[in-house]
Order: sequence, then structure tokens, then C-alpha cells
Amino acid sequence: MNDSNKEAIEDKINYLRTMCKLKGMRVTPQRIEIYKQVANSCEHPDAETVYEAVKHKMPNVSVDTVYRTLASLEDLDMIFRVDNQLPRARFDADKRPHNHFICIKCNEVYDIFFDKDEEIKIPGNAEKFGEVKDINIQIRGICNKCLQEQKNKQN
Amino acid sequence: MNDSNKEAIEDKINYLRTMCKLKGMRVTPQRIEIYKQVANSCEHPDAETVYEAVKHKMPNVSVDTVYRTLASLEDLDMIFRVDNQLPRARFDADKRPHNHFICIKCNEVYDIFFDKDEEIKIPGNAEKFGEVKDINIQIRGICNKCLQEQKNKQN
DNA sequence: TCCTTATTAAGAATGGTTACTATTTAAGTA
DNA sequence: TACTTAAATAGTAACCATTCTTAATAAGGA
Repeated sequence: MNDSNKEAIEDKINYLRTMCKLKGMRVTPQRIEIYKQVANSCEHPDAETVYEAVKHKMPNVSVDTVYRTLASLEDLDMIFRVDNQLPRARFDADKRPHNHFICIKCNEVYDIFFDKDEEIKIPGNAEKFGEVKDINIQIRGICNKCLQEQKNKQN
Repeated sequence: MNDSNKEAIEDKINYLRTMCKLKGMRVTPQRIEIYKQVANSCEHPDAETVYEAVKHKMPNVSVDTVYRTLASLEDLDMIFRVDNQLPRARFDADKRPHNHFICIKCNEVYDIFFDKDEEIKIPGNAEKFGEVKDINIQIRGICNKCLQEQKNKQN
């Protein structure tokens, strides 16, 4: 990790501290470490992956703490769940508006950032159902890596 | 249910028969009944709901059969899962392209049909990740019913 | 009808997630 | 800095949606 990344993550953790205080939540080392793991990863990790990573620095951390903390971070809008049809929840700390390409073979999640002129508009009749909080687009398919593997098998 | 609906559902079941034969799958009464339940419902039922409904007609049906059959119907593209962040999978037999408004309070799923001039286009850079199979849009929010209940509580 | 084999019922097992309880700890206060 | 106390944690057990296992059944082709 380079210096600008280190700076960026420090900023994020300071923001986490602020948000915790604002909501009357304590700033615990577990919370910081768990948030760091999600924020530093670009692979949209599941709870198990976060748990394993945190264990390296905090061997006594419990599974329950990881799940509980991921839920708190979600409440703070610091992270959110990636919609998927898999048994495990996946988490994302990137707050920039974006969407996901999910590979149906290997379950990898790729970020899709729209061009400026492609901004998603709320479908005309969506608001008649209620108050819209969040729009989420998933694109499911087979990723290039898996397509290549399929080709290699055929030959 | 009126006559045209009865006709429509018969057509769908005939299509199910055809698809089963095509794929070398047997046409069992359980498959027909389970499919009927999903196809006749507009509430995007979960497996438990389907199980309870089917039990009225087939008291001996097992939970396992329901799950296995829902998975087979998915393989046949007769039904599909609604993306959600809830512990239970929800199913939909409506093959017309549409999307969903999911209430974060009561978990109800509402169908959203786009106007013709609002057709969803694949984001420009999505295809660079691989072969796109399916695009899915969820809109999460609070439905009118729950908004009304909130208002009533406040007064 | 018979035969082959997929499907079924019933219940046990699995696995991701959540709950429980005793203990520890963050952070406000003197 | 020590005290106080509510909140958070570790460790473990429980939960619950879903899937697996086994023996029995039944569909559909020959």
C-alpha cells in the first residue's frame, strides 16, 4: 500500500470515529480492524473472510463480533451488503455510486462504475410504491476469467 | 380466478410438461402443484409459503421436495429467485421483464414494469467483465402501507 | 406388464448467522 | 489518575433455512 492509500484509510477511520461518537457507539479496536479489512479489500469479502483476516491481528476475536460489527457498520452507512443469490453475505465499503457484475461460475464480484452520461434514473413508476431509499443494479454473467477456462477445457 | 386465468395457467402447465420432457424430467403431480402455487401467486412466495400452500392439496409433500422442485423449475427457467437481502429466498414465475420494489420494513415485493421508453440498457462498460446473462434492478425503500403505519403511530 | 431409474418422504445433517452470559473495556466524571 | 457504568467482547450454544441421506415408491419407455 502506498502513502496516499494509508492517508485515505486514516481519513476513513477518523470518519468512523466521528460517526461512532455521533451515534453514541464506542470506538473499539475490533470495530476499527473489521472496518479496515472491508475498506482495504476490493474483493467484496464475506464475514468468514473478514474473520480470518482479523484473526491475524487479533487472535481472540470471535465470529459473533465480526457479524455484529459488520451489522453496526452497515447501520452507520460505512459499509453495505452486495445483493447476491449466494448463501454468504458479501460486504463493500466503497461509497461511490456503482454497481456490480457477479460471476455465476466463480462468484467473483466486479465493480461497475457508470459513465457520467449513463446516470441511473429512478424508473417512472417506482415512486408510486413508496419512498425510494436505494437503487441497486446487478449484472450476472460469466466473467472473462471463467470464459477463458471454459475455452481451455474444450481444447 | 376467471376463465382466462384458468386458461393461462393451463397453458403454462402444458409448457412445463413440454420442458420437462425436453429435459428428460418426469412430470410429477408435485412439480405441477408447486409450479402452480408460484405461478398463481403475485406475492413472490418463499419456500415455506409454497410448502404450506401445497400441503393443503398434498398433505404428505415434504419440505425437501419443495426445495428440490423449486430448484428444478429454476433450471427450466420456469421460475427465478428475487434478489433480496433476507434470510429466505423468494420466487417469481412472471417471465415478463420487470423489476422489484422491496420494502425494507415489511419485506413485501412489488413488481415494477418499466414503460417502453425506459428500457434498461446494459451499462457501457459492463460487457468488458464477461458475458452478460441477466440484469437485475432492485429498488429498496419503504412502501406506502408502511409509510401510512408510521404516520398513524406518530399521531 | 415389467424394468429401469428418477423421484419421493421423513428425518438427520449442514452451515451461515444470531443469541446468551459472564467478563472486559471505553470513555465520561471526580 | 482512579472510579464508574453502560456498552462491547469472547466463547459457546442455539437457531433456522436449506440440503443431504436412505429406503421406498412410482413414472414412462420397452
